[in-house]
Amino acid sequence: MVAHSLRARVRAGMIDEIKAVARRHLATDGANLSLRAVARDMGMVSSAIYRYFPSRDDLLTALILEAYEALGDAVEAADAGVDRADLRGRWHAAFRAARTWALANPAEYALLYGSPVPGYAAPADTVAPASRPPLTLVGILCDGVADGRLDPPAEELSEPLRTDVAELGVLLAVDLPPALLARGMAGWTQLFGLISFELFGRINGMLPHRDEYFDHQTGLMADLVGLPAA
Amino acid sequence: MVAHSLRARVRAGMIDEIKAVARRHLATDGANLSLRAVARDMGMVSSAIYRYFPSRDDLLTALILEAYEALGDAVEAADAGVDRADLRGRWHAAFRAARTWALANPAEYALLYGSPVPGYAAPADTVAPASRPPLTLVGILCDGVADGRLDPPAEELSEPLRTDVAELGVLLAVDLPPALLARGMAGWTQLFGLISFELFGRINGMLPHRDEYFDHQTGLMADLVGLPAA
DNA sequence: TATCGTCAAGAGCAGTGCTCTCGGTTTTGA
DNA sequence: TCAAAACCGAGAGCACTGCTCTTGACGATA
Repeated sequence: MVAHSLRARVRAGMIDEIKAVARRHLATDGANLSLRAVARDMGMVSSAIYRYFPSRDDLLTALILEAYEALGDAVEAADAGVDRADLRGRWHAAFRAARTWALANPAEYALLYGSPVPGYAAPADTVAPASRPPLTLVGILCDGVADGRLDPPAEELSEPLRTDVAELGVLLAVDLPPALLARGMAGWTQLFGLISFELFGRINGMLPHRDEYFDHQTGLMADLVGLPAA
Repeated sequence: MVAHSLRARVRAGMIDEIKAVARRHLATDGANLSLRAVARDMGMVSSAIYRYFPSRDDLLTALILEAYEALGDAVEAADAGVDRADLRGRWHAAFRAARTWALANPAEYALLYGSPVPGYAAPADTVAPASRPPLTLVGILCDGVADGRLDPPAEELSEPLRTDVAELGVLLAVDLPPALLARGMAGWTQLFGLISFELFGRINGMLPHRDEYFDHQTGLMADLVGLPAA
């Protein structure tokens, strides 16, 4: 038993080291991760990597899963760090946490929210961790509706869309008026649109004060979903 | 003259054919475009391609430029096809045109708005064509402010941001209250966030009626920038 | 102790971008 | 008109990639 767990332990250590080295390469060389380069950095031969990851895509998948978890942790922790009644503060904290994580890990963010890798299909395991940030946002809305602090929007969704959004609500296990859920999705879309624009260089050269710009746009979306001022 | 223009003409024809074949490969194989595969499809040897494009990145750049122009054409044409006074109709038309083009050309859209290719730096020629869609949107806002149909938002931007956005306004040669320009940028961000989410599979499995969803979110942003109803 | 699973190494295959050289054609200019 | 210059395609070759297979050694297990 001890012997077996010892071997298993060094194996787990190898896997961790490979992922760490790969993450380092990802940060410098971008998404085209070279297995051979990773192996070189570890003083190994490229074929030895295949003892631990059956293919390059599996290594990428492992990195993607970890990145989703890290982003989810960051967003949820930021939300949890604010007084539950301060809906707007929680909204801003969640937005900021996502951006901060993305700026600190641009290559991994690009892996998650950039163009999908051509031959690569995201496994189903990723959908749960990937939905943690949007779930955090709609959680804020749910809390607001529950204690009457947040008034749902006046408009009603017309028919084909209303049932779609309602079904999405039961899928996410949230109880929100469809019109409000749709506005929440606009906030979610805006969040990652903002980060992608900033990270992918679409606002290069303009807007030197990025933090202020991001916070202001965050506030616009907070208004859109109906969060009360302070 | 005739002789010279004859050779120049077959050269231009070759360049066009290479781009066409490359675009076809882009659609099937994604962003990792293979020069050798393109050459094979043309019955040529890979080195012959280098007579026309000094490197693979230059071929990619040519495709990117054409894609930007095509997208810009589509958006501007859609806007131009609506009665100038119908601000909301123009807004919706521009949004829809961008999405329609992206759905018809997913690989090229990913090239423009996906994660930047690692070793590749977008040349400066791309910034002008890339700004045509957002310029179309702010053009609608300008027209609305000019004829008094659109009331600027009540809020005022606080200081570091206000000058940033104002400078951006002069850069774009538009005369808008900074707060309104910021809201316009939110609409621009939302547009490409929506398209990216849809195209990159982030709303797979939910929302079967994508057109209705897109139109509704477009309307939310029209409200945000203050476009009058119909 | 003997056996079986695990491991790293190496050779090798097919593919990539890119460079260079070699003939042949076309255009140019005196 | 005819030589010089420019252009073009083919081919070989380099360094690199992901991946497969085989070989030999090590360590845990029964």
